[in-house]
Amino acid sequence: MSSATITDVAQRVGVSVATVSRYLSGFNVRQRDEIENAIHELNYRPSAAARNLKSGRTATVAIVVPDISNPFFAAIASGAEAAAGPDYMVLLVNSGAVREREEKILGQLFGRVDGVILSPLQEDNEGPSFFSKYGLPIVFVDRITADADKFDSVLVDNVKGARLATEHLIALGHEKIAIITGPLHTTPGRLRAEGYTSTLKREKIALQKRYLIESDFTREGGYASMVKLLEDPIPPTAVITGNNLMSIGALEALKEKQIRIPEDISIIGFDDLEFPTLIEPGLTAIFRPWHEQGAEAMRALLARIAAQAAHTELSPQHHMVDVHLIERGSCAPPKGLPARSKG
Amino acid sequence: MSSATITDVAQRVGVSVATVSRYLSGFNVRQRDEIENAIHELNYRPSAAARNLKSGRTATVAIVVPDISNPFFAAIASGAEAAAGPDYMVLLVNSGAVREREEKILGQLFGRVDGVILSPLQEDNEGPSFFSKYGLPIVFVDRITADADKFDSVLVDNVKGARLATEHLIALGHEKIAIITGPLHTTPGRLRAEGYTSTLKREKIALQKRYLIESDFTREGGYASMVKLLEDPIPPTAVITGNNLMSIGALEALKEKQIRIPEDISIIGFDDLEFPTLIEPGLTAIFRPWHEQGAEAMRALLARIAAQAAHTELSPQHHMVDVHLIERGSCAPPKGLPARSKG
DNA sequence: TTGTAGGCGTTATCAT
DNA sequence: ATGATAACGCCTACAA
Repeated sequence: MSSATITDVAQRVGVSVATVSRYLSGFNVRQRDEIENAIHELNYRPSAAARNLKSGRTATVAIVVPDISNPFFAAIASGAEAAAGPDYMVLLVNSGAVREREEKILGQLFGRVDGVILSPLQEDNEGPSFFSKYGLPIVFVDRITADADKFDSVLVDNVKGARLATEHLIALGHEKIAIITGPLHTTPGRLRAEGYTSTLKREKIALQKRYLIESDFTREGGYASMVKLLEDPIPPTAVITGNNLMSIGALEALKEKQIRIPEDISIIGFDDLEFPTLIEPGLTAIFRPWHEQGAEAMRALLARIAAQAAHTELSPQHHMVDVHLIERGSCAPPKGLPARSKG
Repeated sequence: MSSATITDVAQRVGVSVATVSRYLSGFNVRQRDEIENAIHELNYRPSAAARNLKSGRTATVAIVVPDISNPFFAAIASGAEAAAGPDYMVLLVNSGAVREREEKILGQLFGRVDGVILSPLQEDNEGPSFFSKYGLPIVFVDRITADADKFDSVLVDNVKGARLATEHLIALGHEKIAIITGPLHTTPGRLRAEGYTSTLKREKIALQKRYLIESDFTREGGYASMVKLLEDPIPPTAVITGNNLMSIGALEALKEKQIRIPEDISIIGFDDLEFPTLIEPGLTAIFRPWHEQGAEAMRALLARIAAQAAHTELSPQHHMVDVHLIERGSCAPPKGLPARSKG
């Protein structure tokens, strides 16, 4: 039987439910042993739903991400979990990068969690303040919405990362530099593109629109984008890939076309790969601490929850993790790709 | 304000809570527009906790896995989610491969979910039937406990997979075959080792105990185990790695020691890598459909939940997904590794 | 169609 | 230290 209640336990022992409840809360009770036995024999488990309802607290937080299969988000979750400590259960929920699912999930989470860490799908939500509807503490991680200033956030320095990558390639002598970035309505997609374009501008290199490819953060998108770049009449001599999955897709495309790295083309990834030493040559990449970014988000969320519980005003906190460039073997001075024959 | 209740809405409109409740359930109500407005203005969200408590149903299922950073479990989750359909919210919870956390999580989940898909940490739980305590529907995926026959399960044919790998190496002429397997108290760790030993026995190859290494399914474990094998006075000419992460660790060790694959050593992985084409040579591997295995688990769970709701007896269902060998470039006939000088 | 009221399982506030 | 009892927010007969 699954449904023994606190009442059943109380009756079996011959005490009131209050006493059992006290025992459960760690108070000292005379018949503690009998109660313990009864709980064991009846397989009694406190109903979390009832507890939530009564106490208002859930001892649970959720992390809502667009793609759980992306190792980046898995690492974010992992870091957040490590920072949550034993008092909180951490739930991971996948929105599948579907806008309406994300909204539905947030609604369903309401009342079952004390707070949410969220990587929202888009920056421009309908209405000025979509997320304000949810009265629960929210911390944005990696991505923000239009009303981001009203919420805590833990971002990465996207502009700097893209700048470092672009500068590195320029320093090597590249001018035909392309970027495969994520959707421009997402924070990392937009800001990484911005870091790229602003650096080109500062270095007096004309921006070629066809070198700025808006893709979708997926491996397939990275593959297709790289193929497209290679089919250009004047293909780039260097490419920046806008996230880990697109780096992999792009590398797969290059391998398939038997284009040598870095002899034929240089490539640099935003976000390091998980197993960087296994591929040859190693991918030069913009590194940031995934795990730590998740941990920071959790700390921010717990602070926010504590503030709310104490009815304390706490202005939105905006954190940013730093990036740096890791040089491996995927970049070299340009030699130019042989002009491609059509088809 | 976060805490508008159904009562607030009812009062504002001037109807009873029952009417609002009916509106929420989709019934036709006279003042539907007014109610809708009030809900919007008050930012009212139904409390999931209260609903759960009342109805007993949660429209939620959880997947509890030992390591969310392992792409295999991410894929299981992804597949399960795809099979869950829009009516269920799917929660992912990470036990972090810590026994007591797993138990705590299961306890906390009780009353907040309609069922659980679980990859338990160990086969031998204390007491004959540890999980029977939890009255909620459980489906085991990839791993089982001692009382597995009482529960639904979706496993992979571990023995066959290990046999295929071992046979493949034997057919190439290898006799000094090692295996790096997972903990023997886990299902895949134990059964993959069994498939290996039984095949050796059938093929009349003496089992060398030092060639059977019990590791821990982690990248670090795979690395250390491979290092250990290489330090053996008579190192194996072929190695089977017991999961994806250990394959990566083992490959990293080989790369670091500059041992050539397959010239110096053959290697074959249980479970394919995610990006098999990027590493050179490609890893010959035992393939199984991760995503489909997760989907199958979800279907089993939903069936179990439905049966419970209908008070129908449903004997435990045991499913098994098939495996096959994918040949790439990491295996060749043995030439023997040069005898290693100590240190 | 609508309102009233009881109860889901707990916790917390009273007395005792 | 213990017991009765009133919420928590919602749903659902039962009546009207």
